[in-house]
Formats: sequence, structure tokens, C-alpha cells
Amino acid sequence: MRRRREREQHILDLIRAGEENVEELARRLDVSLSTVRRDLHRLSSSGAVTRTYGGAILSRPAPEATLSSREHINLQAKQAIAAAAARLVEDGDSVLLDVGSTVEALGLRLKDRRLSIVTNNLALLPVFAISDEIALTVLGGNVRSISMGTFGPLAELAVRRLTADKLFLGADGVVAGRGLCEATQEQVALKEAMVQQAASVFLLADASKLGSAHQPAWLPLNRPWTLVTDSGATEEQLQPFRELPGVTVVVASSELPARVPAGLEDALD
Amino acid sequence: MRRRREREQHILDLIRAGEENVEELARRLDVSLSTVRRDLHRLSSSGAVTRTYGGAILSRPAPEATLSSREHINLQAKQAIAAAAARLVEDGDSVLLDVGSTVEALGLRLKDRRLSIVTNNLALLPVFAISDEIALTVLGGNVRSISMGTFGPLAELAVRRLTADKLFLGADGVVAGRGLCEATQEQVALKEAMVQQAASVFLLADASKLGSAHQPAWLPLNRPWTLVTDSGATEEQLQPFRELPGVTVVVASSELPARVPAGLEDALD
DNA sequence: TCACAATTGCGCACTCCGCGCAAAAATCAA
DNA sequence: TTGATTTTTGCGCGGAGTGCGCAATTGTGA
Repeated sequence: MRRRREREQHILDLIRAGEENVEELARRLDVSLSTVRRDLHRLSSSGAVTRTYGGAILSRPAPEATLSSREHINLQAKQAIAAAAARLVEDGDSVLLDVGSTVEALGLRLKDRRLSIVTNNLALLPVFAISDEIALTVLGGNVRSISMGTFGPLAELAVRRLTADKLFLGADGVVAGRGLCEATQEQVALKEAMVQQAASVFLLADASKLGSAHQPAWLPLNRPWTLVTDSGATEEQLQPFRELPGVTVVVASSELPARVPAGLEDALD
Repeated sequence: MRRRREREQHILDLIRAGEENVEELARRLDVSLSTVRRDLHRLSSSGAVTRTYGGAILSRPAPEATLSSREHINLQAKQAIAAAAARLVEDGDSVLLDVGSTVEALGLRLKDRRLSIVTNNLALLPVFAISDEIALTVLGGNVRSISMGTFGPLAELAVRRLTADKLFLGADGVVAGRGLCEATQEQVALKEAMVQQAASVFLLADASKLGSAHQPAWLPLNRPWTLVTDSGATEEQLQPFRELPGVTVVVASSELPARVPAGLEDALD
């Protein structure tokens, strides 16, 4: 019976067109309340809608969920790195942001600053788009939904038309003397183009990435750059980087997670 | 009694940290169910949360709202146009999508198809990114948060490297013989580049746009194209377009909201 | 300390939800 | 076409969640 499928699609449309209550939906579709409830139950268990008391609304889009699952790995370390990196950015800077959850954490901390931002990180677009203090440019290209970023020839073409004061890179792994590694050559090619266009290069990598060489595509960093990592890194991990000429190492202390500063509570009203 | 304010903040935090039900909230805060319900009622009427059956979730952030407010203008007409336009797309097509709420409505209907999609419409990215049947390319450029799209030299540069079978354009106004108009030259310049790269051009415009010339930047359409509009258009509005050589007029009937074309239901799985 | 206002907890009537069951409709096979 | 099977639908019921009135409690200011 394909009527049910049609009806569920119809229900979705009606909900999209302004939140409707169960009674209204039943009247519009000329079916019983039970049927609407059953359909809504199906739609809500498939994640398309969220039930409310007496109705339903559209669920927020899925990307949130997939993002947040990755976000939660080494959350504290990433936040500490992001906080340290945010302190390296000055108002008025033009900043180039790569993909990766650590860079995303940095992006969230930059959203209220006055900056010129260029990125291929699609997850950050809604964050910056709200601000009118930020001049936002997005690199085009093919969208890889896993990493929520753009890559490929179009992205490289675009980045070569730009320059930036500061580049913040993510990586799957980083090894002193060999550079950083990623899963595909495509990702590396774009990072390489980015590196060429930036005055300063910062690599954000938590302790688990240091010395990790589990990916096949490599980008050597034959220029001065700064490694920003967290206090979970051992001295054995850090030493090789400290010895490299041109490399600066910044260790972010991951003491306390985000606490609202005293005296700010009133501003929340 | 400032305890209530504190408690409401606490409730918000708890909801933020994963959807909680009323019973759970009451237990955590060590207050009665009534109190939690009263607080939730306040929070929901102030728009901070949305009540669900037995609990509450965070309301979606404001940007959605501003989008949907635009979305709701002539909703039925836009949906009818989108439905008609969706029937013009065949599986396997490479499709170029412009910005605009009508084009967004079309995008939502294409999300489960097998297509190659190129767009500067940032609002559609989360829609397509979920699908693995869609090869998605985004045009880069400067982000205009009002229209949630990318524009400027980078976008034009990127689009000139691509071609598409079908282009679906939005517009602020369209006048027979003069073409379409937009608020800025930047928007028009990108549309012009798009038109040059597409084999077929479709302009999606509801009746309120036909004959409307309230914007200063114009793009003449000196090539065959198709106007897709809704049944709200009068014959006086349509006649000038019908008389133009090379222009096809499609009037979408806005009788019933959104019906999936027969034979497509299986593709929705 | 006392009066007043705000807040809280509880009971109650009401609404909404999910489930079981039987009728109706659609699908399939012969 | 006919009949058996599966799916869907509508209805009634018990249970869960909600909002409201009322009384008790707690905080506030004179």
C-alpha cells in the first residue's frame, strides 16, 4: 500500500510548512488521529521529525549529530588547543581555516571576533554566517561529506587566488621531519596550496596525533611553522619537534573546561 | 527570588547536554514536577526550548527562523513550482542550482535522486551532503549571509570550469524582453556565468516576480530558456513571455501540495 | 517582627499517547 | 475473477503527561 508513503511525505511537507498539530494533520489528510500518530511515530523514529505535545516539528538536520560524535573524541584536549590557538589570532587578521574537529573548535571561538576568514570547512559556515563582523569566503570544490569540507581542483584554484596572515591546519597525524599525513592525496594537495598562501602556519594536533603515521598521503613542511598541541603530549613526543629548526611548539594547558566568567550571568537574561 | 532564574539556566544546560525528560529534570534539580513544568512553560514561551511529550529540546537557532520567514512567502506557489521543476530533472543529470527560496524548495525535492549537483546555495549543502547518491560541488567565493550563498570573482572563476545539463535560476524580478533583475551586479555577474555554462536554463519565479522590475541590476537572457511559474500568474503576465521566441512557459498548478510523481516512491527508501 | 508578594507542591480534571483488536483495503496467486 | 494472505486503518481503553486552582511555604521590605 503505497498510500502510506505518500501520506508520510505529505505530512512532512505540512510540517515543513509550519508546525501542525496532530488534529490538524488528521483533518487535512482525512484520516484518523491514530493513523497520524502512527505515521508520526515512524517519522520520528526514523529521525525525520521530533514529536511535541500534540504535534511534531522537523528534527534538526543530521550533520549536527555526525559532527558531534567526532567532536567528542579528546574533547578536552581539542578545546584547550582551540583556546590557545584563538589567543594567537588578532582582530583584523585574515585567517585561513582547514577542516577537522580541532579547527572547528577554534572556529567556534572566533565567531564573535572581527576577522576575514577563508575556509573549506563547511561545518563552520553557519557559525560565521551569522556574524557581520566577519568577512567570510568559502573555498569551492567537491564536497566530501565525511569531513564536511570542500576539496579538489576547484578548491586549489580558489586558494591560489588568496593569501592569509594565519593558516590553521588540522591533520590525521604529524611526524617531526616528515610533515603531516592524511588519508588522501586530494586532501594533502589542498593543504599544500594553503601553506603556500599563508604568512604563518599553525598545525593544531592533539597528543594522539603526534608521531602518528597511519595515513598514506604526506605533506612535508619545509618552512617555519608552529605546532599547537595539548598537555597530554609527553616530552618524548615533543622533543623531536623542538629540535627542528623553524618549528615553534605551543603546549595548551587543558585544565578547566569552559566556565562562564563571574559577573556575566546577568548578560544571559 | 532569584533561585528561579538560576534554575532555568540550569535546566537549559541540562537540556543542552542531551535531551532530558521532565521527571529526570525534577529529580536532578530536586524540585517537583509542577515546578519543572512551569519553568519549561516559561522557557518555551520565550522561545528558548520546545516542549516535547514528557520533556523538552532546544529550539532551533534563529538563522533558520529568518530563512523560514522568507520561505513562507508564497509557500504554496513556491512548492508547486519546485514540484514542476523537479519533474524536469532526470536521474543522472548534472544540475546547477542558484540561490533563492524557490530553488531551495527544488533542492529539497532532489535530495534523494541520483544527480551531480553544483551550487552556490549554502542552505542546501546540509540537505545534499547526507546523500551518497549525489556528487556535490560547491562554488566558492564571498559568503553573503542574507541570501546564504557565495558570490564574487571566486565563484565566477569556479563556475567557468564547469558545465551543467540544467541550470535552475532564481530572481528578484523578471520582465519579458529585459531579462531578470537582482539587487546587485555581483549576483547578476554570477548568474551570467552560470547561464553560459548550462545546456538548458530554467527560471523559477512565482507570479509576484513576473513583470516586477524593482531591482537595478539586470541580466538579459539572449538564449532559449524556460520560465517555470505558478497558476497564480494572470494571462496578462504570461502573454509577453509566450510571445518571446525561444522562451517556454511552464505553469505549475498549485492545487495539492507536494505530490511525489508516480514511480518515484521506491527511490525514497 | 509583621504584612505582603512570589514561589512551590499537591490534587484533580483533562488531553494526548500507545497498544490491542476487529474491520476494511490492498496485494498476490491461481 | 475469486479467494487467501498481508497490510493498513479506525476505535476503545488504560496509562502517562499536562495545566490549573488552592493552600502552604519561603523570601522581601517596612
